[in-house]
Amino acid sequence: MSYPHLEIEQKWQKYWADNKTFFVSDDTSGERAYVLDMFPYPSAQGLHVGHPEGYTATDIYSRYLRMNGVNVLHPMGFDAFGLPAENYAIKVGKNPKEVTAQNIDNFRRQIKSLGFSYDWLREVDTSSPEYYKWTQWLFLKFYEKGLAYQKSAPVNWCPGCQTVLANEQVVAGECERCHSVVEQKQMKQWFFKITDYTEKLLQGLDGPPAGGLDWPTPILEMQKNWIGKSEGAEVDFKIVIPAEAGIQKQNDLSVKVFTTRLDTIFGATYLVLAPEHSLVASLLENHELRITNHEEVENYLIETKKKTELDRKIESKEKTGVKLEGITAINPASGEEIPVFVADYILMSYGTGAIMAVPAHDARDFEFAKKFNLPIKRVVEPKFVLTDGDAAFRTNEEIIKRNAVCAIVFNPKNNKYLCVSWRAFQMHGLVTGGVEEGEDIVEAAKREVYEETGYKNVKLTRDPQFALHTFFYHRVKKQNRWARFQYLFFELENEERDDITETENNLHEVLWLTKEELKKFFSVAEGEFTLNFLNDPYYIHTGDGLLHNSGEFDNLDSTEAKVKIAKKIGAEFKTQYRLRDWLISRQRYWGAPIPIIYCDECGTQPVPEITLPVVLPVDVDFRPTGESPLTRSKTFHDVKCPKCGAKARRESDTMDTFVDSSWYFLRYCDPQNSAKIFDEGKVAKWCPVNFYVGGAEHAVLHLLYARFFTKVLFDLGLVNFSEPFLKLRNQGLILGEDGQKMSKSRGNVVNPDEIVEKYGADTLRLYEMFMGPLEDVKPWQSKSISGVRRFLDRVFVLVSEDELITTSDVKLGEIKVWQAKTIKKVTSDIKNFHFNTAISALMEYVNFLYTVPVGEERKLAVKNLIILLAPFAPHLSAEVWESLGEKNMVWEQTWPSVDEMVLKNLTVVVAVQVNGKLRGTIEVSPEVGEDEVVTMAKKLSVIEKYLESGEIVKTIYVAGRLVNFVVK
RNA sequence: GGGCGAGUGGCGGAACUGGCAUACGCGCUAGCUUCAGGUGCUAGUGCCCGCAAGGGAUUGAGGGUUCAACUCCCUCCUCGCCCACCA
Repeated sequence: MSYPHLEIEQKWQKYWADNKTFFVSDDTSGERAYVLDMFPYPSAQGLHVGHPEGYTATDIYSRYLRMNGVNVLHPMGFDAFGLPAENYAIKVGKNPKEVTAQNIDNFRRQIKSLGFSYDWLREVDTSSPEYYKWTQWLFLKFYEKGLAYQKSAPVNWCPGCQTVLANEQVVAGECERCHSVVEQKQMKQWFFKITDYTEKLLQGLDGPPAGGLDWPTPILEMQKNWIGKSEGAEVDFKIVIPAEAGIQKQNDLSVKVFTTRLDTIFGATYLVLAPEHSLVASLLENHELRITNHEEVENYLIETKKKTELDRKIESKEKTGVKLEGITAINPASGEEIPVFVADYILMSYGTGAIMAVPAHDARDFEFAKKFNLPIKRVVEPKFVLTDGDAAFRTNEEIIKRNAVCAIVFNPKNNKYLCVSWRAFQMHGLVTGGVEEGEDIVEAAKREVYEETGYKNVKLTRDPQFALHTFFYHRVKKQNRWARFQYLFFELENEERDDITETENNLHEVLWLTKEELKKFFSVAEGEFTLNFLNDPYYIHTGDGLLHNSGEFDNLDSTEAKVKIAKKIGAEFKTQYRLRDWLISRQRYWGAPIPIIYCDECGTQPVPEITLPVVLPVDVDFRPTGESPLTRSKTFHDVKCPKCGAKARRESDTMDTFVDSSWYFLRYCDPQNSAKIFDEGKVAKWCPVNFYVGGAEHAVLHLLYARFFTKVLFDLGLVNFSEPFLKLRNQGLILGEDGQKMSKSRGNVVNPDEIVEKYGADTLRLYEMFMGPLEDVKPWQSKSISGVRRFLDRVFVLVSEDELITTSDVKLGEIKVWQAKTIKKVTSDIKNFHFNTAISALMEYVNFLYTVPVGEERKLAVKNLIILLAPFAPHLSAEVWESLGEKNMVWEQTWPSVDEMVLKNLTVVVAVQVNGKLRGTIEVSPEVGEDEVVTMAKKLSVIEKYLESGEIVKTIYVAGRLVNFVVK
């Protein structure tokens, strides 16, 4: 039996449209909720099966809320401006406006065919003048506030197409169209000053426990990383020209560097400037100071300039750079004269565009130093404080400081390392020992090796200049110790060995172990460092620690040292952010024109508000030629200055489409308003958005920009909240049947229209929800769809009772239990967005109802089922509900509540385990106490068997769950 | 390179806060229905031993904590996503 889905679905979609069933009034009283989907970009390809995944989730939720008496704002619209429409229009030789209108019509048709309960009266289209008028209005507000400004910035320039490219259009450094090598070109661009809001944007990102946003943790993390706050200091390094260059020593030249590790400054052995750093250019120009290898430097600058960002990424493994010969810098902490380099691993856009390089404590600097053979000076040494056990450091006792050695003795004959295992304590490590007064450390190490292990001939192979500090209680000497262990590498020359003294022998055992064995052997925390050294002989420590080789700051903790060093050398603490201002200019046609006019007399003038919108002209040749297409429209371009009336020209760039989508959710509250961007009262009623669902690809850009806009609007007094989306959930990607991303070229794209045609909208909705958890990435499985469809058919049959279904068992008594259980499960699952398990609960309910004889009781249970199913499969539910002769519609029903009494008196099945293994079950009513349950459990024949062969050591009882006998 | 997440039957997945692993669905097997089946119904179905009753091993691998681990801790492997020279 297969129900006529096409007929039913069309019937109800028409009903909902004709009766404006889901249109929501602003004036209704009672509880409100705003449930929002990320509006789609109406592409020419039409709806993708990924779209309905999120839409179905919010639709189920919205319908559920309405059945609970909540007024729900659930709108839909189109993010219609953008490059793809423009490119597609160029390809098919039509105007983007025409193409977009077609695409929107197609999208709207497809979305409507799925029966979502949107309030279509509130639809917005960001490319309509009625909408972008207010996008432009917002630009003017930003401009007034100083939040929109112009500056010169590099853009991706394609010399072949003579146009600016978006980052996505640059593939491996080439233009995706004509494959010319993309260049960086400076152009004057408009920016939004999002950096004024960095700290405000950082607020709320700690998640709900910290009173922040209820968003997926990864998204919050990504936003935090994107903003990239790091606290550090700015330090001036003086530049000196050596006296022998025959020129006067200059004292006024200096370079400001930013560092988060001021504690490592004594290890700064060179300075690096970004290629774009102003000092590089001025040094090259200034013939007085002319650096001796200027040609080499100039060549390097030319080379780097050619590189696009992508090249830099690819080449990030191999560092390049060039030394500025003829000048040096002075390390303000150590007073040392250090060389200066130009290298493109330093970005002009971050910090000051210059760094002090500390190769001993930074991986990138280390790599560079190795390549250019620069000195590596270790100045921070790791610190360990033992806190557990007998050897725990005693904070209130006197501290005895000792110099010590740690000998890594390698036997090349068998690739093993010399170790000692202490007999009295659980301590396993390398040969270590104290350095006596006046003793050389190499001698000390050799002496310890001899004393502890008897080996006579070891030779020093390397001194890594590395040490670590351990704070512990010396159990043999009964002293509170601070030991500084210096690491030395030795090799065993031969196995000649004396017997060790009995005292030593009683203390520890001597072992030879492989690197693999060492991993398990080390008992001490420092073992980790030893292993690091064995894996990487040049191991550098990038963490905090105690200072060394740092003059008066030696032995200070990193944190303390930063403060003291800053004070001494006059460094200024500073916070840096990765976040940069938002470049909104696009040298493209299909976007909202920037409402600015340039006058030779009056300069940059905002378009007067009353003349908005600045309409996008239709009669434009929008094909890319090298300048913004709008400059070619005389009627658009040539304009009078709003201030002096003289001949002026319009800004011809358009805005980034992310500007349009940064405020659309506000417009839904008052979409028809032609006098204002929106009525503040209406927005206050509905906003902020309670639930927002969309793809994780918008984690940073859209969601960050929308938050930024909201905060600006808050400051402008237009909204009374500062976060737009209180709760956010991402839908996971739906992959093709082959487990790969759906794409036309792979031929694994599923067209929703075909599924709706063949199985119906309800089946598609239900299948997409049943596939798995909403947020998971999951592959499409055509075969599984039929299972969902079969379920709906079974519901249809159940209601129609056409096919009489009974079994021998009469299960009337169980109906109420099933009903209560199902209501409970489905309700909590919808609340938690666990739609897949809600559907499986409904399936179980239907399977159960099939075993119940036809009659009044069953009829009531079926009605209950239909109500629960209504948010998931609205068409079928509406149809069968009507067929039952009900007066009101199914979506008007009140969501059922759980009869807790029924569940309370249920008997429970208690698992009976022996030694944690399930051996049987007993069924008891909930009020039966522990003693009785245990007695019953013991009487089970399966259990008796086990109890006879042993003695019960312990009995674990978990009420309503299990009994576990621990038997010996 | 850094950050985040995930590994459970032939497949998609379920398991609340540490308490009966594999719900629900697909697929598969058998039977019935049907002129017929790429329909419907009924029963069975993770693996190994066993006719069965029953027993054993099992949630990527190895170890640990616990009466009890898919769940917590450590080490490793694999896959996915995001960021990527951010000083």
